[in-house]
Amino acid sequence: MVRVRFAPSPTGNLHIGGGRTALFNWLFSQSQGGKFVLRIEDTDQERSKKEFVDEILYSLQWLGFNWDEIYYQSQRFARYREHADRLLKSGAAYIERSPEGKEAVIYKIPHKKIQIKDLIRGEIEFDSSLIKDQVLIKSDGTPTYNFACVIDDAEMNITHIIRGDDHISNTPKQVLIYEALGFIIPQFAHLPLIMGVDGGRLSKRTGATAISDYRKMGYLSEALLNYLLLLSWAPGDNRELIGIKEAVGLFDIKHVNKTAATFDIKKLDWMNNQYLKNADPEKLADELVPLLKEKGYLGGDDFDRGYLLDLVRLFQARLPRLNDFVDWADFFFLEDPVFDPKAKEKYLNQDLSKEFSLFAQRLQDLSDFGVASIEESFRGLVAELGIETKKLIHPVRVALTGKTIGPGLFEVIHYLGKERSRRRLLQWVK
RNA sequence: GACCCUGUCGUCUAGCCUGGUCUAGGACAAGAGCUUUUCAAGCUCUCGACACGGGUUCAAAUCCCGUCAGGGUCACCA
Repeated sequence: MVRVRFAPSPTGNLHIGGGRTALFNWLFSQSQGGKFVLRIEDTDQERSKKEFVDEILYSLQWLGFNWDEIYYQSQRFARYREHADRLLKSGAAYIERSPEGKEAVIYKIPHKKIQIKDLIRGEIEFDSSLIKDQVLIKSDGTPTYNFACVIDDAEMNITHIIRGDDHISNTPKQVLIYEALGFIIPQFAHLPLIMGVDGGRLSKRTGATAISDYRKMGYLSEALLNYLLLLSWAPGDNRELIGIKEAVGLFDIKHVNKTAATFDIKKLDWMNNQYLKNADPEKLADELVPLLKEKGYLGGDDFDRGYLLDLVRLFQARLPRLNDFVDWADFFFLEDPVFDPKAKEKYLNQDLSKEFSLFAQRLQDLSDFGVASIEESFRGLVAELGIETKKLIHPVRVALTGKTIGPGLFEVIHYLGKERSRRRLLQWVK
Protein backbone atom coordinates (compact mmCIF):
# COMPACT_ATOMS: atom_id res chain seq x y z
CA MET A 1 0.00 0.00 0.00
CA VAL A 2 1.42 3.30 -1.09
CA ARG A 3 1.54 5.91 1.64
CA VAL A 4 2.80 9.41 1.09
CA ARG A 5 2.87 12.44 3.31
CA PHE A 6 2.86 16.17 3.04
CA ALA A 7 4.69 17.70 5.98
CA PRO A 8 4.38 21.46 6.24
CA SER A 9 5.83 23.51 9.03
CA PRO A 10 3.29 25.97 10.47
CA THR A 11 5.73 28.85 10.59
CA GLY A 12 4.05 30.58 7.69
CA ASN A 13 1.26 30.25 5.17
CA LEU A 14 1.03 27.45 2.68
CA HIS A 15 3.01 28.82 -0.22
CA ILE A 16 3.09 28.01 -3.89
CA GLY A 17 5.96 25.57 -3.56
CA GLY A 18 4.26 23.76 -0.71
CA GLY A 19 1.03 23.62 -2.67
CA ARG A 20 2.81 22.02 -5.57
CA THR A 21 4.52 19.47 -3.30
CA ALA A 22 1.13 18.66 -1.79
CA LEU A 23 -0.34 18.35 -5.29
CA PHE A 24 2.23 15.83 -6.46
CA ASN A 25 1.99 13.81 -3.27
CA TRP A 26 -1.78 13.78 -3.50
CA LEU A 27 -1.74 12.92 -7.20
CA PHE A 28 0.68 10.10 -6.64
CA SER A 29 -1.33 8.65 -3.79
CA GLN A 30 -4.56 8.84 -5.77
CA SER A 31 -3.04 7.36 -8.89
CA GLN A 32 -1.67 4.47 -6.84
CA GLY A 33 -4.76 3.93 -4.75
CA GLY A 34 -2.72 4.87 -1.70
CA LYS A 35 -3.05 7.08 1.34
CA PHE A 36 -2.24 10.74 1.75
CA VAL A 37 -0.98 11.59 5.21
CA LEU A 38 -0.69 15.10 6.56
CA ARG A 39 1.92 15.79 9.18
CA ILE A 40 2.28 19.14 10.86
CA GLU A 41 5.94 19.71 11.66
CA ASP A 42 5.55 21.98 14.63
CA THR A 43 8.63 21.08 16.62
CA ASP A 44 9.81 24.68 16.67
CA GLN A 45 7.53 25.94 19.40
CA GLU A 46 8.81 29.47 19.06
CA ARG A 47 7.87 29.92 15.44
CA SER A 48 4.96 27.53 15.03
CA LYS A 49 1.57 29.21 15.24
CA LYS A 50 -1.92 27.82 15.46
CA GLU A 51 -3.13 30.39 12.95
CA PHE A 52 -0.70 29.03 10.38
CA VAL A 53 -1.92 25.49 10.99
CA ASP A 54 -5.46 26.69 10.32
CA GLU A 55 -4.39 28.59 7.25
CA ILE A 56 -2.52 25.60 5.84
CA LEU A 57 -5.40 23.21 6.43
CA TYR A 58 -7.83 25.65 4.86
CA SER A 59 -5.67 26.17 1.79
CA LEU A 60 -5.18 22.45 1.37
CA GLN A 61 -8.92 21.92 1.44
CA TRP A 62 -9.48 24.78 -0.95
CA LEU A 63 -7.14 23.07 -3.38
CA GLY A 64 -9.14 19.90 -2.90
CA PHE A 65 -6.67 17.70 -1.07
CA ASN A 66 -8.28 15.57 1.58
CA TRP A 67 -5.95 13.80 3.94
CA ASP A 68 -6.54 10.33 5.24
CA GLU A 69 -4.64 10.87 8.47
CA ILE A 70 -3.17 13.85 10.28
CA TYR A 71 -0.41 14.02 12.89
CA TYR A 72 1.29 16.72 14.89
CA GLN A 73 4.94 16.32 15.76
CA SER A 74 4.49 18.37 18.91
CA GLN A 75 2.42 15.49 20.28
CA ARG A 76 5.10 12.92 19.62
CA PHE A 77 8.09 14.22 21.54
CA ALA A 78 8.16 11.11 23.75
CA ARG A 79 8.60 8.89 20.70
CA TYR A 80 11.61 10.86 19.50
CA ARG A 81 13.14 10.69 22.95
CA GLU A 82 12.75 6.91 23.08
CA HIS A 83 14.53 6.40 19.81
CA ALA A 84 17.26 8.83 20.81
CA ASP A 85 17.82 6.73 23.93
CA ARG A 86 18.11 3.62 21.77
CA LEU A 87 20.81 5.30 19.74
CA LEU A 88 22.55 6.40 22.90
CA LYS A 89 22.46 2.88 24.21
CA SER A 90 23.84 1.36 21.02
CA GLY A 91 26.62 3.92 20.93
CA ALA A 92 25.50 5.43 17.64
CA ALA A 93 24.86 8.72 19.39
CA TYR A 94 26.46 10.63 22.22
CA ILE A 95 25.59 13.39 24.64
CA GLU A 96 27.03 16.84 24.47
CA ARG A 97 26.80 19.25 27.40
CA SER A 98 26.53 22.95 26.87
CA PRO A 99 28.38 25.34 29.22
CA GLU A 100 25.07 25.87 31.03
CA GLY A 101 24.86 22.17 31.68
CA LYS A 102 22.12 21.40 29.14
CA GLU A 103 22.32 18.12 27.29
CA ALA A 104 21.86 17.50 23.59
CA VAL A 105 21.89 14.15 21.79
CA ILE A 106 24.26 14.04 18.83
CA TYR A 107 24.38 11.41 16.13
CA LYS A 108 27.84 10.24 15.19
CA ILE A 109 27.99 10.15 11.41
CA PRO A 110 29.66 6.93 10.20
CA HIS A 111 31.93 7.51 7.24
CA LYS A 112 30.79 5.75 4.09
CA LYS A 113 29.40 6.19 0.62
CA ILE A 114 25.64 6.59 0.49
CA GLN A 115 23.65 5.93 -2.62
CA ILE A 116 20.06 6.94 -2.94
CA LYS A 117 17.75 6.01 -5.77
CA ASP A 118 15.60 8.97 -6.62
CA LEU A 119 12.48 8.26 -8.66
CA ILE A 120 12.94 11.49 -10.57
CA ARG A 121 16.70 11.96 -10.66
CA GLY A 122 18.06 8.46 -10.63
CA GLU A 123 21.07 7.51 -8.51
CA ILE A 124 22.73 10.14 -6.37
CA GLU A 125 25.87 9.40 -4.38
CA PHE A 126 27.15 11.13 -1.28
CA ASP A 127 30.24 10.81 0.86
CA SER A 128 29.24 11.02 4.49
CA SER A 129 32.75 11.88 5.62
CA LEU A 130 31.89 15.36 4.42
CA ILE A 131 28.94 15.56 6.81
CA LYS A 132 29.45 16.56 10.39
CA ASP A 133 27.76 14.92 13.35
CA GLN A 134 24.09 15.80 13.57
CA VAL A 135 22.05 17.02 16.50
CA LEU A 136 19.14 14.67 17.16
CA ILE A 137 17.64 16.15 20.31
CA LYS A 138 18.32 19.80 20.98
CA SER A 139 19.31 20.94 24.44
CA ASP A 140 15.74 22.14 25.01
CA GLY A 141 14.57 18.57 24.61
CA THR A 142 12.90 18.98 21.22
CA PRO A 143 13.95 16.88 18.22
CA THR A 144 15.61 18.28 15.14
CA TYR A 145 13.95 18.13 11.75
CA ASN A 146 16.07 15.34 10.30
CA PHE A 147 15.49 13.12 13.31
CA ALA A 148 11.77 13.61 13.81
CA CYS A 149 11.20 13.32 10.09
CA VAL A 150 12.87 9.90 9.87
CA ILE A 151 11.08 8.49 12.89
CA ASP A 152 7.72 9.71 11.70
CA ASP A 153 8.13 8.55 8.15
CA ALA A 154 9.11 5.12 9.44
CA GLU A 155 6.41 4.84 12.09
CA MET A 156 3.75 6.18 9.78
CA ASN A 157 4.80 3.63 7.18
CA ILE A 158 5.49 6.19 4.51
CA THR A 159 6.54 4.37 1.36
CA HIS A 160 7.39 7.32 -0.89
CA ILE A 161 8.87 10.62 0.17
CA ILE A 162 8.00 13.24 -2.41
CA ARG A 163 9.40 16.63 -1.49
CA GLY A 164 11.30 19.63 -2.80
CA ASP A 165 14.73 19.60 -4.29
CA ASP A 166 16.06 21.55 -1.35
CA HIS A 167 15.90 18.36 0.70
CA ILE A 168 18.33 16.40 -1.45
CA SER A 169 21.23 17.18 0.80
CA ASN A 170 19.23 16.15 3.87
CA THR A 171 18.65 12.75 2.36
CA PRO A 172 22.03 11.13 3.14
CA LYS A 173 21.76 12.27 6.77
CA GLN A 174 18.32 10.76 6.99
CA VAL A 175 19.34 7.53 5.30
CA LEU A 176 22.05 7.08 7.90
CA ILE A 177 19.51 7.58 10.68
CA TYR A 178 17.14 5.06 9.09
CA GLU A 179 19.96 2.55 9.08
CA ALA A 180 21.03 3.29 12.63
CA LEU A 181 17.46 2.84 13.83
CA GLY A 182 16.93 -0.30 11.76
CA PHE A 183 14.10 1.18 9.71
CA ILE A 184 13.19 0.38 6.14
CA ILE A 185 14.34 3.15 3.82
CA PRO A 186 11.50 4.54 1.72
CA GLN A 187 11.65 5.62 -1.91
CA PHE A 188 12.61 9.20 -2.59
CA ALA A 189 11.43 11.59 -5.29
CA HIS A 190 12.77 15.12 -5.28
CA LEU A 191 10.72 17.71 -7.11
CA PRO A 192 12.39 20.65 -8.83
CA LEU A 193 11.93 24.00 -7.16
CA ILE A 194 9.67 26.78 -8.37
CA MET A 195 11.55 30.00 -9.02
CA GLY A 196 10.52 33.62 -9.11
CA VAL A 197 10.91 35.69 -12.26
CA ASP A 198 14.27 36.91 -10.99
CA GLY A 199 15.64 33.38 -11.10
CA GLY A 200 15.88 32.97 -7.36
CA ARG A 201 13.48 31.37 -4.98
CA LEU A 202 9.89 32.47 -5.21
CA SER A 203 9.68 35.26 -2.67
CA LYS A 204 7.29 37.98 -1.67
CA ARG A 205 9.52 40.40 -3.49
CA THR A 206 8.79 38.73 -6.82
CA GLY A 207 5.08 38.27 -6.28
CA ALA A 208 2.54 36.68 -4.03
CA THR A 209 3.75 33.46 -2.45
CA ALA A 210 0.83 32.17 -0.41
CA ILE A 211 -1.83 29.94 -1.91
CA SER A 212 -4.39 31.98 -0.04
CA ASP A 213 -3.18 35.15 -1.75
CA TYR A 214 -4.14 33.64 -5.08
CA ARG A 215 -7.50 32.65 -3.73
CA LYS A 216 -8.06 36.20 -2.53
CA MET A 217 -7.01 37.63 -5.87
CA GLY A 218 -9.71 35.65 -7.61
CA TYR A 219 -7.93 32.65 -9.05
CA LEU A 220 -9.98 29.49 -9.26
CA SER A 221 -8.47 26.53 -7.44
CA GLU A 222 -8.91 24.43 -10.58
CA ALA A 223 -6.86 26.90 -12.58
CA LEU A 224 -4.12 27.21 -10.00
CA LEU A 225 -3.94 23.43 -9.72
CA ASN A 226 -3.76 23.01 -13.48
CA TYR A 227 -1.04 25.63 -13.70
CA LEU A 228 1.00 24.07 -10.90
CA LEU A 229 0.56 20.66 -12.48
CA LEU A 230 2.19 21.87 -15.68
CA LEU A 231 5.15 23.28 -13.82
CA SER A 232 7.53 20.33 -14.21
CA TRP A 233 5.10 17.83 -15.64
CA ALA A 234 3.33 17.44 -18.99
CA PRO A 235 1.06 14.74 -20.35
CA GLY A 236 3.12 14.55 -23.52
CA ASP A 237 0.39 15.21 -26.06
CA ASN A 238 0.51 19.01 -26.04
CA ARG A 239 -2.62 19.40 -23.99
CA GLU A 240 -2.58 22.13 -21.40
CA LEU A 241 -6.05 22.18 -19.91
CA ILE A 242 -6.14 19.16 -17.66
CA GLY A 243 -8.51 18.79 -14.76
CA ILE A 244 -7.32 17.25 -11.54
CA LYS A 245 -9.43 14.13 -11.96
CA GLU A 246 -7.99 13.45 -15.35
CA ALA A 247 -4.51 14.17 -14.08
CA VAL A 248 -4.87 11.37 -11.55
CA GLY A 249 -5.21 8.90 -14.39
CA LEU A 250 -2.38 10.39 -16.42
CA PHE A 251 0.15 11.11 -13.73
CA ASP A 252 3.42 9.23 -13.58
CA ILE A 253 6.05 10.35 -11.11
CA LYS A 254 8.81 9.12 -13.41
CA HIS A 255 7.83 11.73 -15.98
CA VAL A 256 8.29 14.65 -13.66
CA ASN A 257 10.92 17.08 -14.93
CA LYS A 258 14.23 17.68 -13.27
CA THR A 259 14.50 21.34 -14.07
CA ALA A 260 13.42 24.19 -11.87
CA ALA A 261 10.51 26.15 -13.30
CA THR A 262 9.80 29.85 -13.23
CA PHE A 263 6.42 30.91 -11.97
CA ASP A 264 4.81 32.97 -14.73
CA ILE A 265 1.66 34.73 -13.64
CA LYS A 266 0.73 35.65 -17.21
CA LYS A 267 0.14 32.05 -18.05
CA LEU A 268 -1.75 31.55 -14.82
CA ASP A 269 -4.00 34.46 -15.83
CA TRP A 270 -4.66 32.87 -19.18
CA MET A 271 -5.46 29.56 -17.57
CA ASN A 272 -7.70 31.19 -15.01
CA ASN A 273 -9.67 32.85 -17.79
CA GLN A 274 -10.01 29.50 -19.53
CA TYR A 275 -11.58 28.04 -16.40
CA LEU A 276 -13.63 31.14 -15.71
CA LYS A 277 -15.22 30.92 -19.16
CA ASN A 278 -16.52 27.47 -18.48
CA ALA A 279 -17.24 27.81 -14.79
CA ASP A 280 -20.67 27.34 -13.31
CA PRO A 281 -22.14 30.83 -12.75
CA GLU A 282 -23.80 29.59 -9.55
CA LYS A 283 -20.42 28.73 -8.11
CA LEU A 284 -18.88 32.00 -9.20
CA ALA A 285 -21.79 33.93 -7.72
CA ASP A 286 -21.29 32.17 -4.40
CA GLU A 287 -17.72 33.38 -4.28
CA LEU A 288 -18.63 36.86 -5.42
CA VAL A 289 -21.41 37.51 -2.92
CA PRO A 290 -19.14 38.14 0.08
CA LEU A 291 -16.97 40.48 -1.97
CA LEU A 292 -19.95 42.42 -3.25
CA LYS A 293 -21.37 42.71 0.24
CA GLU A 294 -18.06 43.95 1.53
CA LYS A 295 -18.09 46.66 -1.12
CA GLY A 296 -21.62 47.56 -0.21
CA TYR A 297 -22.88 46.57 -3.66
CA LEU A 298 -25.18 44.00 -2.16
CA GLY A 299 -27.22 44.79 0.91
CA GLY A 300 -28.56 41.92 2.93
CA ASP A 301 -29.53 38.50 1.73
CA ASP A 302 -32.60 39.76 -0.09
CA PHE A 303 -30.79 40.56 -3.31
CA ASP A 304 -31.96 39.20 -6.63
CA ARG A 305 -29.81 36.15 -7.16
CA GLY A 306 -31.14 35.53 -10.64
CA TYR A 307 -30.07 39.01 -11.62
CA LEU A 308 -26.60 38.46 -10.16
CA LEU A 309 -26.29 35.24 -12.13
CA ASP A 310 -27.15 37.10 -15.32
CA LEU A 311 -24.42 39.61 -14.62
CA VAL A 312 -21.92 36.86 -13.85
CA ARG A 313 -22.73 35.24 -17.20
CA LEU A 314 -22.21 38.58 -18.87
CA PHE A 315 -18.72 39.00 -17.47
CA GLN A 316 -17.20 35.63 -16.69
CA ALA A 317 -15.64 34.98 -20.09
CA ARG A 318 -13.79 38.26 -20.13
CA LEU A 319 -12.30 38.27 -16.64
CA PRO A 320 -8.70 37.32 -16.00
CA ARG A 321 -9.55 36.99 -12.31
CA LEU A 322 -12.92 36.51 -10.71
CA ASN A 323 -12.40 39.47 -8.38
CA ASP A 324 -12.13 41.79 -11.36
CA PHE A 325 -15.89 41.43 -11.58
CA VAL A 326 -16.26 43.73 -8.60
CA ASP A 327 -14.63 46.61 -10.46
CA TRP A 328 -15.69 45.79 -13.97
CA ALA A 329 -19.35 45.46 -13.10
CA ASP A 330 -19.50 48.20 -10.49
CA PHE A 331 -21.86 50.34 -12.60
CA PHE A 332 -24.60 47.77 -12.16
CA PHE A 333 -24.50 48.28 -8.41
CA LEU A 334 -23.75 51.95 -8.02
CA GLU A 335 -26.21 54.81 -8.21
CA ASP A 336 -23.99 56.59 -10.72
CA PRO A 337 -21.09 55.11 -12.65
CA VAL A 338 -17.54 55.95 -11.69
CA PHE A 339 -16.10 57.64 -14.75
CA ASP A 340 -12.72 56.78 -16.12
CA PRO A 341 -11.30 60.30 -16.73
CA LYS A 342 -9.78 59.38 -20.05
CA ALA A 343 -12.97 57.78 -21.30
CA LYS A 344 -15.01 60.79 -20.26
CA GLU A 345 -12.59 63.16 -21.95
CA LYS A 346 -12.57 61.18 -25.15
CA TYR A 347 -16.27 60.43 -25.60
CA LEU A 348 -18.33 62.80 -23.48
CA ASN A 349 -16.45 66.02 -24.04
CA GLN A 350 -18.95 67.05 -26.71
CA ASP A 351 -22.59 68.01 -26.83
CA LEU A 352 -24.64 64.88 -27.43
CA SER A 353 -27.87 66.28 -26.05
CA LYS A 354 -29.78 65.63 -29.23
CA GLU A 355 -28.60 62.06 -29.76
CA PHE A 356 -28.89 61.06 -26.12
CA SER A 357 -32.35 62.53 -25.65
CA LEU A 358 -33.59 60.91 -28.83
CA PHE A 359 -32.21 57.54 -27.76
CA ALA A 360 -33.62 57.96 -24.27
CA GLN A 361 -36.99 58.63 -25.82
CA ARG A 362 -36.76 55.50 -27.97
CA LEU A 363 -35.93 53.42 -24.94
CA GLN A 364 -38.89 54.99 -23.19
CA ASP A 365 -41.16 53.94 -26.01
CA LEU A 366 -39.99 50.33 -26.10
CA SER A 367 -42.60 47.91 -24.84
CA ASP A 368 -40.25 44.98 -25.26
CA PHE A 369 -36.98 45.76 -23.44
CA GLY A 370 -35.17 42.68 -24.74
CA VAL A 371 -31.62 42.89 -26.07
CA ALA A 372 -32.76 42.45 -29.67
CA SER A 373 -35.33 45.22 -29.65
CA ILE A 374 -32.94 47.60 -27.87
CA GLU A 375 -30.41 46.97 -30.59
CA GLU A 376 -33.02 47.41 -33.27
CA SER A 377 -34.12 50.76 -31.93
CA PHE A 378 -30.54 51.93 -31.57
CA ARG A 379 -29.62 50.97 -35.11
CA GLY A 380 -32.79 52.56 -36.39
CA LEU A 381 -31.84 55.80 -34.66
CA VAL A 382 -28.29 56.02 -36.03
CA ALA A 383 -29.64 55.23 -39.49
CA GLU A 384 -32.11 58.08 -39.26
CA LEU A 385 -29.48 60.45 -37.93
CA GLY A 386 -27.16 59.32 -40.67
CA ILE A 387 -24.22 58.75 -38.35
CA GLU A 388 -21.87 55.85 -37.89
CA THR A 389 -22.91 53.30 -35.28
CA LYS A 390 -19.67 53.58 -33.39
CA LYS A 391 -19.93 57.37 -33.22
CA LEU A 392 -22.79 56.96 -30.81
CA ILE A 393 -22.18 53.57 -29.32
CA HIS A 394 -18.98 54.54 -27.52
CA PRO A 395 -20.32 57.71 -25.88
CA VAL A 396 -23.41 55.83 -24.78
CA ARG A 397 -21.30 53.10 -23.23
CA VAL A 398 -19.22 55.60 -21.30
CA ALA A 399 -22.32 57.46 -20.14
CA LEU A 400 -23.87 54.24 -18.87
CA THR A 401 -20.84 52.43 -17.49
CA GLY A 402 -18.13 55.05 -17.04
CA LYS A 403 -15.78 52.78 -18.98
CA THR A 404 -14.68 52.10 -22.53
CA ILE A 405 -14.54 48.37 -21.97
CA GLY A 406 -17.23 45.94 -20.98
CA PRO A 407 -19.90 43.59 -22.29
CA GLY A 408 -21.96 44.31 -25.41
CA LEU A 409 -23.77 47.61 -25.10
CA PHE A 410 -27.27 46.30 -25.73
CA GLU A 411 -26.90 43.70 -23.06
CA VAL A 412 -25.64 46.36 -20.69
CA ILE A 413 -28.74 48.46 -21.41
CA HIS A 414 -31.00 45.46 -21.01
CA TYR A 415 -29.62 44.55 -17.60
CA LEU A 416 -29.34 48.15 -16.46
CA GLY A 417 -33.04 48.51 -17.14
CA LYS A 418 -35.05 51.22 -18.78
CA GLU A 419 -35.11 53.70 -15.93
CA ARG A 420 -31.47 53.63 -15.02
CA SER A 421 -30.34 53.71 -18.65
CA ARG A 422 -32.52 56.71 -19.42
CA ARG A 423 -31.50 58.59 -16.31
CA ARG A 424 -27.79 58.15 -17.02
CA LEU A 425 -28.25 59.30 -20.60
CA LEU A 426 -30.36 62.31 -19.69
CA GLN A 427 -27.69 63.52 -17.29
CA TRP A 428 -25.70 64.56 -20.32
CA VAL A 429 -28.54 66.40 -21.99
CA LYS A 430 -28.26 70.17 -21.60
C1' G B 1 34.44 27.64 -0.75
C1' A B 2 32.82 22.28 -0.43
C1' C B 3 29.10 18.94 -1.82
C1' C B 4 24.70 18.02 -4.69
C1' C B 5 21.13 19.09 -8.63
C1' U B 6 20.04 21.21 -13.42
C1' G B 7 20.92 23.30 -18.48
C1' U B 8 15.59 22.96 -25.62
C1' C B 9 12.21 29.70 -27.89
C1' G B 10 11.64 35.60 -22.91
C1' U B 11 8.46 31.77 -19.87
C1' C B 12 6.11 26.56 -19.28
C1' U B 13 7.23 22.38 -22.08
C1' A B 14 7.30 17.89 -26.22
C1' G B 15 11.36 15.25 -28.14
C1' C B 16 16.33 12.64 -24.83
C1' C B 17 15.82 6.50 -21.78
C1' U B 18 15.12 2.96 -27.01
C1' G B 19 20.60 8.18 -31.95
C1' G B 20 18.08 8.95 -38.16
C1' U B 21 10.82 10.48 -39.20
C1' C B 22 13.63 17.38 -35.64
C1' U B 23 15.59 22.46 -41.70
C1' A B 24 13.14 20.85 -33.25
C1' G B 25 6.42 20.48 -32.16
C1' G B 26 2.74 22.87 -28.72
C1' A B 27 1.23 26.64 -25.05
C1' C B 28 1.81 31.61 -22.55
C1' A B 29 3.78 36.33 -23.60
C1' A B 30 4.99 39.81 -27.69
C1' G B 31 3.82 41.66 -32.76
C1' A B 32 0.37 41.69 -37.18
C1' G B 33 -4.38 40.61 -39.13
C1' C B 34 -9.59 38.75 -39.30
C1' U B 35 -14.25 39.48 -36.65
C1' U B 36 -16.52 43.74 -34.60
C1' U B 37 -19.92 47.89 -30.60
C1' U B 38 -15.23 48.43 -26.82
C1' C B 39 -12.72 44.74 -23.92
C1' A B 40 -12.16 39.56 -23.40
C1' A B 41 -12.73 35.24 -26.16
C1' G B 42 -12.09 32.85 -30.98
C1' C B 43 -9.49 32.19 -35.72
C1' U B 44 -4.99 33.11 -39.02
C1' C B 45 0.01 34.53 -39.38
C1' U B 46 4.98 36.39 -37.55
C1' C B 47 9.07 36.56 -34.12
C1' G B 48 11.77 33.07 -31.26
C1' A B 49 15.59 27.69 -28.53
C1' C B 50 18.84 22.37 -28.61
C1' A B 51 24.59 26.84 -23.11
C1' C B 52 29.70 26.12 -25.19
C1' G B 53 33.78 22.88 -26.70
C1' G B 54 35.50 18.15 -27.77
C1' G B 55 34.58 12.95 -28.62
C1' U B 56 31.79 8.30 -30.32
C1' U B 57 28.97 7.36 -34.93
C1' C B 58 27.49 6.92 -41.75
C1' A B 59 24.24 10.03 -38.53
C1' A B 60 23.62 13.53 -31.94
C1' A B 61 18.94 17.94 -29.08
C1' U B 62 19.30 12.68 -28.11
C1' C B 63 25.32 8.67 -25.93
C1' C B 64 30.38 10.08 -23.38
C1' C B 65 33.90 13.81 -21.40
C1' G B 66 35.15 18.72 -20.18
C1' U B 67 33.99 23.87 -19.59
C1' C B 68 30.70 27.53 -18.42
C1' A B 69 26.17 29.14 -16.34
C1' G B 70 22.04 28.84 -12.97
C1' G B 71 20.00 26.77 -8.57
C1' G B 72 20.10 24.11 -3.85
C1' U B 73 22.46 22.61 0.82
C1' C B 74 26.16 23.12 4.30
C1' A B 75 21.76 25.72 11.80
C1' C B 76 20.52 22.88 18.67
C1' C B 77 15.03 26.35 11.27
C1' A B 78 12.14 23.03 8.97
